[in-house]
Amino acid sequence: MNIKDIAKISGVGISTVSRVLNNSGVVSDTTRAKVLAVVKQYNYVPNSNARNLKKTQSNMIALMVKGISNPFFGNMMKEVERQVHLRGYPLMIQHVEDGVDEIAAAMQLIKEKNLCGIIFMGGTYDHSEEEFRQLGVPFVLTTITTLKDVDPSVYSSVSIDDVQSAYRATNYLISLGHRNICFLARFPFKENTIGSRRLLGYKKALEEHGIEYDPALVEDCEYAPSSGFAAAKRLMNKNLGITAMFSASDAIAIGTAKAVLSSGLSIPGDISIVGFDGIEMAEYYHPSLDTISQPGVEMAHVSIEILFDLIGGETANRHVVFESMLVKRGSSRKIN
Amino acid sequence: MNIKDIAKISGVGISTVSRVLNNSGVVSDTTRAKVLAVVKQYNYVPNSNARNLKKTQSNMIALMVKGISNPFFGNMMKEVERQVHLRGYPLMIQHVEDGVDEIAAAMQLIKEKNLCGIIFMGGTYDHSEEEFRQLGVPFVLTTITTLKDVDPSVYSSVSIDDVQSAYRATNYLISLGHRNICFLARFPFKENTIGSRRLLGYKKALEEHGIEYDPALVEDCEYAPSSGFAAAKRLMNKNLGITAMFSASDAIAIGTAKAVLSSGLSIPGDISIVGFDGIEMAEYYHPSLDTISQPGVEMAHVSIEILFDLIGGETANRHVVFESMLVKRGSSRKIN
DNA sequence: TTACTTAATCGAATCGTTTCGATACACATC
DNA sequence: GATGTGTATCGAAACGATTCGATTAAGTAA
Repeated sequence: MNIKDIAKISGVGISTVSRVLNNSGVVSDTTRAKVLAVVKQYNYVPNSNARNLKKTQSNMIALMVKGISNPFFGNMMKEVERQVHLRGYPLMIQHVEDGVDEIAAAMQLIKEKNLCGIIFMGGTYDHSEEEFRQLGVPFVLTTITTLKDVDPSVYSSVSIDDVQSAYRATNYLISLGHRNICFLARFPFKENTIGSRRLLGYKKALEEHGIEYDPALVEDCEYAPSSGFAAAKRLMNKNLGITAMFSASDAIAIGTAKAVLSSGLSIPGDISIVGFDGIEMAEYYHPSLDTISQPGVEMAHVSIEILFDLIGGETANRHVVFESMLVKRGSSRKIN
Repeated sequence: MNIKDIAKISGVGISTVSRVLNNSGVVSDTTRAKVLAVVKQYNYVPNSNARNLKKTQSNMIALMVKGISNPFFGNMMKEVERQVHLRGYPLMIQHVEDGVDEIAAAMQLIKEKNLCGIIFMGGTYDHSEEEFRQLGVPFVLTTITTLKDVDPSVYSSVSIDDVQSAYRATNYLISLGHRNICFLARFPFKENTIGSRRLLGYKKALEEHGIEYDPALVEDCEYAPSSGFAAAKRLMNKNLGITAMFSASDAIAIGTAKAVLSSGLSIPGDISIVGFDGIEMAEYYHPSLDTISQPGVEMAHVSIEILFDLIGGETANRHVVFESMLVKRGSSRKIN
């Protein structure tokens, strides 16, 4: 079943069928109805390969996501999917494996499939301005604030202020009297990661309060409970007198909480816990975990709005920074 | 940059370039090297729209997933992605929104994009044999055991035995002396859901031990902590003397655990908790939650193997049923 | 009547591949 | 020299859509 068959059966020309299907050009109401009836009867769906080939640009949007099993991204992905489909565009979710360069992967996809837009979710970006320029299609970076040595006019972004957010969390713990606060995050070799940016905020808060930064209090760990658990155990074994643990994700924080509780210590009696993200699982942990909450769904929503503005011809890139929120649920307490 | 340009620059014919790129037909070593050099120099990537159009079949695999934010599926998705890319095929992850018919959505995609294979993950399937037949491309259903009124030779599946697994969990609780065991799962209107199948196992265990089935002990709830929390609260307010809660997912179980603990009751002192899936977050809950663990990654792996066998020409559909495992971590206890 | 406008429709050309039948050349065989 | 057999290559014809210039019919103005 192709457009030719539909044209023949409906008794009209090929281009008329095309115009009916695309709502382009003029078609009389009777002809339109006739064609649509045949389309419906035969359950005809236009071949998108042919369509995209001719148009030299498809209407496919790609979502490149690093860390697809992260529940925080899960909710964002759902919203992206919903918004894109609402606009009648197909979405391709592409998982970028750890260690794979997301920009290079995107470049390949663009050439192969004539993408019309890309959302980058998670991942690390230490690429040159030239590399971003070469993409050649509208794109939005979510969950990353600023890129080093890249002119902001070259890309759009939707994020929270990671430095400021980590600063606020650390400040909060300090204000409760904590001095020995450890920090857990993922630090790959690349520079521009959320982990490294949150570390900056952590350091800034310490510095402002005259607390010396101790690298022994910082642990590298994956964004997963098991990894957080192991890292917290390592930290506790160092006997540094830690009274608070701040993690760069709730998944890590859950692991640290387990490490504390399973050692016979109490939260927040012995150790205070603060996470990051605002996932449901942390709220329903016992005790409920304090966290820096990100408005993930709204961020996804705005990312799509920006992307479609760009696709629609808007030339100015935009940068939206959302407010994160310190959510106090009782896993931190004031100490002497 | 298209194949014509590459041909011209390399000084060979169009079809020769095509043969080099597809490793089909004979090409002399010198010509091959010449062409590949040009391809590399210009960073040429063949247009997949044109390729798929000509071949009337693409090599795209689609993963249709319902419940994309479920961390259990997250890990399975990662494995599917890994395996598909390992074989050099592109993967398209398609989130199916709640209430959308996954088979109809797949049908659309097949016509549109000439898919060469589909993995269905999650979702409910009460479709007719005819509907599955009409798909016309190889496909594998994961996480569903058997389809009502559909000949098993029509589809492939990879799953655990949901009835048996729920039976085992319920049996375990009964063996610990529990009589008032509640069950929480999602029961949409469709019949063939994992929730309804697990309910069968739950009922079977009760029956075998002469415990009367009480519908008041069964609550409908989403696969999320918040929903499990609310459902558990509702159950507790009924004052039915519940001593154990069995949930059809760990996400729900985490919600029920929170409901118990935040009421001032203890786990497993007052109420025993058993979940389902085996996600990390449940292991790192405090206390660690007992669960029926599914080998998600292996299931994903085998699904892909079956799919590629079918794509490779294998005509016989297969049904693989994995063993689930009752994991005891201490959130259940023996009562009088 | 003629000229001009407008609305509705048509089909050829095109997008960038793959593939198949044809071709060209070298070398062996008779 | 005629014929046959590989080997390496070529280009035209699809695949199924969109689009643009051409065409037809009907209506309107002069």
